[in-house]
Amino acid sequence: MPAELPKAYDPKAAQDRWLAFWDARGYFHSEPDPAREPFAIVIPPPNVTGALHMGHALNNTLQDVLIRWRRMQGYNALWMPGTDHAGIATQSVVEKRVLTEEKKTRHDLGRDELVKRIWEWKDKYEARILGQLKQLGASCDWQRTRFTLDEQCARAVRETFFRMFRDGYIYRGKRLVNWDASLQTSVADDETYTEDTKGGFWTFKYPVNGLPDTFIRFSTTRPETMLGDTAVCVHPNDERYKHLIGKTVTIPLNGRSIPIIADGLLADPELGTGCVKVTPAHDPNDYQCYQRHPEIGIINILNPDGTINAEGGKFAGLDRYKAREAVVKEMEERGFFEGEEDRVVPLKYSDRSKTPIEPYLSDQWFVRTADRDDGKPGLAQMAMDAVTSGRVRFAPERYAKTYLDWLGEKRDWCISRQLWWGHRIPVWRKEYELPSDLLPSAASVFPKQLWAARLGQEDHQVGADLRDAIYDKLDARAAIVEGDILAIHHGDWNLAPKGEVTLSIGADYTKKTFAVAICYAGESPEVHSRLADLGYSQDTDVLDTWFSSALWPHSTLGWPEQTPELKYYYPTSVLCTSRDIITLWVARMVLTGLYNLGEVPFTQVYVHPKMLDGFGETMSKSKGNGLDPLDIIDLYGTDALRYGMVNMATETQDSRMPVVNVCPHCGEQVAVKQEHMYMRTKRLACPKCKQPFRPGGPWPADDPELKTARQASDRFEIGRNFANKLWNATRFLLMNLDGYTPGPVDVSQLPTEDRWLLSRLATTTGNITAALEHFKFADVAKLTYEFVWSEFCDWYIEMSKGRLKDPAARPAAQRVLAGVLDGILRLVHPVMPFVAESLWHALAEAAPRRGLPEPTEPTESVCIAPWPAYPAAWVDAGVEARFARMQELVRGVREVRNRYQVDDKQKLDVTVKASEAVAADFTALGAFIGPLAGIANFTASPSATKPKQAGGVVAADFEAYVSLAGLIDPAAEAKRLDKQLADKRKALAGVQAKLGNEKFVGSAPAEVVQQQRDLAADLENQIRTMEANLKDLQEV
RNA sequence: GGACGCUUAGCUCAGCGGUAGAGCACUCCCCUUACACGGGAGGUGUCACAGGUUCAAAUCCUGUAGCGUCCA
Repeated sequence: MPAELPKAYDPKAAQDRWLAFWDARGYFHSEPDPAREPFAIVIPPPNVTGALHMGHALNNTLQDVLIRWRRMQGYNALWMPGTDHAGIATQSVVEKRVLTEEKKTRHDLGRDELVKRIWEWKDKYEARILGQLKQLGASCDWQRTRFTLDEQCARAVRETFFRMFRDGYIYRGKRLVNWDASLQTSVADDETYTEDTKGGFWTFKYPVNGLPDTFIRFSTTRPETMLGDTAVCVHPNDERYKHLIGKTVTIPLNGRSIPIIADGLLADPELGTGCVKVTPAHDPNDYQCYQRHPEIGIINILNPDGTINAEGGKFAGLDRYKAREAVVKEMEERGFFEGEEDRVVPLKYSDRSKTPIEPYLSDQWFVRTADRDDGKPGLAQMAMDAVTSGRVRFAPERYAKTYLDWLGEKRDWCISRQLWWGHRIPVWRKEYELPSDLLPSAASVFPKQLWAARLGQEDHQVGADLRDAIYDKLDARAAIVEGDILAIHHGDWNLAPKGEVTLSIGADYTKKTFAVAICYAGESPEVHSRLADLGYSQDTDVLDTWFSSALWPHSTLGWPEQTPELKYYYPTSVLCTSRDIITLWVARMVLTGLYNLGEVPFTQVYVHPKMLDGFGETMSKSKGNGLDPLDIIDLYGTDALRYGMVNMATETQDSRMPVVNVCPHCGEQVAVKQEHMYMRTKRLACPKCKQPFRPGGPWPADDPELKTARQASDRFEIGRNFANKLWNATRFLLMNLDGYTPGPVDVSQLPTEDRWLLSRLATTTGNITAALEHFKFADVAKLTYEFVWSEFCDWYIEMSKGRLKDPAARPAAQRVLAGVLDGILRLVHPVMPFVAESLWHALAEAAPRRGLPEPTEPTESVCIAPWPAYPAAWVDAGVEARFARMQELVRGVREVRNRYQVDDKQKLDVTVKASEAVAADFTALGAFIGPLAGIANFTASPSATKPKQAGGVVAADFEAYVSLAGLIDPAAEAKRLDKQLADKRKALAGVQAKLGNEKFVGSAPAEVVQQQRDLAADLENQIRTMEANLKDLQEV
């Protein structure tokens, strides 16, 4: 006899035990095996600096459910884990630490030292987040863990950059960025915030050239940008200015003449004077206007530190705010100032330095995604075709639209970041002067500012053509310089392995220079030093983190090497993610997968909902409304967390999660109010024990004075309760397995209750499998819960209690119980692996051979047990209908008992009046009906009559009378019957109205009409019976 | 400003053409030898609003309002 299970499930003990067990057995490791079908998922790599949050818990639980399920189905399942280096987030965390701890900036440390510090940080926090994923039960192949900045990924990044550079997909260009003048770096949009700020609103006028006393008036919040104006703009239909379009004005500050242009998108005739100044280099809208009107030119007036540069003439060197005052003063002195008012303006700030952002024109690297005219495919179009052709499918389907709409804009992808932490751009550049007399001919050589040729491999001719063009067109000095470069091609560049060097030449006619850029995909230090000797220096920028994440599905499998893993697992099966990164990440993975391998990275994208707080807002660190999954694991257990996540993963809605604080002193749950968020509330008093505590939240550190509450949410109680229910159902079975013998089960020989249960098991198993196939996770949770709790526990186990006492019926009951529980544990395992594994082992000890229809030897772990599938023939609608009728009777009798508050211990006599067949069925089930409903004497026959003083149960095909001599209150019963009668009559009237409607009878499907007729007959019958019962009562 | 989604019981959510459902909370009765993280019973809804299609609309269409998210 195996040891009895404890009374309640202990999640912590199970987690510790099975994590170690699984790890030791290596179930989650996968090796390529052409004999088996692969099923692969790559993890969306979590950020190394972060801690696990609810979004991770959801995302990874769902992936684990899929992986565990497919593994059980016999697929060779690989879940590839890893983490992301998260460029700016990580660098900025480390920079902040260095600043607070050592009072040093990154410039004080230097690039190498800072990067070294970040690696140290990464090593520490990578371990933490991977550990948390393990806590979640994630069945990743941990041996294969990758990092987006590790050597394997770096190689893939350099190779991809090289190929795109070679093929002309990568170019260098200008872009307005959010410039943080204090940190002297650009920051991404999501690292800025907008705040209403007190500022000024100045109005000035520019004189129109050639028309004395004619001026154009405009207003601005940033007067210093006048130094960089290259046009003034009006609306093309604005009658006030129509006659001025095409003329020029003079900027009084520097005497520059700029055109008056018409642009309907920039100028709004209803706003202010209807005329705006255009400063393309320092305003996003103006920059767009410039792109529509490139002839106006673009002038950058700022230095990286926020001071005015040489373009500002006499204002050069002034800080931008000092320059603003000086500019206003001069305009006023010259008489072009028209007025100023105070105004509150929305101003963008850098989240990192809290200083105002300057829109700043800078050189950036881009991936061109648009269609090309040279016959090479456009990257965006390629990625779109993969989805429209169905090679990549979205679930839910509507997200394909998000993907296609975004890619359809075919915007170029800015891939450079002014950071030190990341993949450094593998390009070395040198700039040369372009002799002015050669400008016209140079323009014919470099018609599009971009020339690319691969050297050292198959494209010798292109390189030679280029060399010849340069020798022919440029003067001797330049040619010699070029000779150096072209020596790469001439063969004395032995250091560069074949296929690792490519070069481009770009000319900037305005600056009269040209630059040679060499891309080197290798990492030989000798090549690096040779480049340095020649005066070439590597680009200081790093690549956008998404550039390396985009390669994740193939870089983790070893690309560009043709590894066995790449051949076997690629394309992967499913990509699980949240909808906000469909554009940032999913689209780019498809794009690079197609470009690098000519094959999509995955065939299915599953987009899951987002977790919201109790007020319907996205959970985020900055709001402080997040919930720590580790708190949930601690309070409810990992199985409960996972069940909750799966249960919430519905197809349409995001899921709200009201959060409470758990008082650290007494455990009382204290609701979180919206005003507690953003870490505004630092102290709360427990309403129960009156002691103070700090609400839970993303606090940077512990408070030694005040205990911090942990957080909870009742949405995880259902999972905790469910795990415990399962535990106790197994516990019950183990207490009743004495004398168990394995044996085959012949369904046709089984009694009704067994056939009912097996019918339900077969149906449920099929439904769960189908739900998993369609990513309907919430359905998986609900179907499992319903079957286990309501059918297996509430009915079957209750009914088995009598049978287990009957020596004749006991063996079959034991086999069915053990066999069904075996199936349940398999079904539950993907969602709640810890409790499933615990019970699998417990059951294996008590019933080493079990299963349906034939007993089998259980696997040593439920992780590797085959996924169940039962014969379709087990599904028996007739048995289910008969069982439902019995349930109706039992519930009816219980209801009567409760209504009259009859003590549970008092057994009642029940008589059922029904047709011969129904009565016989009830009689056969009488042994169960008695205990379930607390009945002493039970009879069923067509001729049964209602005793005096009886409670009635009226159903469609039977009536039951519960003898209540001395217990009944006729008046109360009559009142109740009156109400029920009214309901039934109302329902009948509705049905009769339908049936009386010719159009309904004529147009509705025959079966629907028949159904309504049956319903009417039932209702009439029930009403007759109730009327009789009512009359009966009144006679008493 | 565009796109997508949501609005159903006090709360969190299913249902998506044929008499309104679950869990929690609530009320009543039970510590019945699997489980009080439990058992039994019960009440609870102009299915956001306004039109339309249909024999029939929570469910389909149009519009309105509020909320959320993404992209500008």
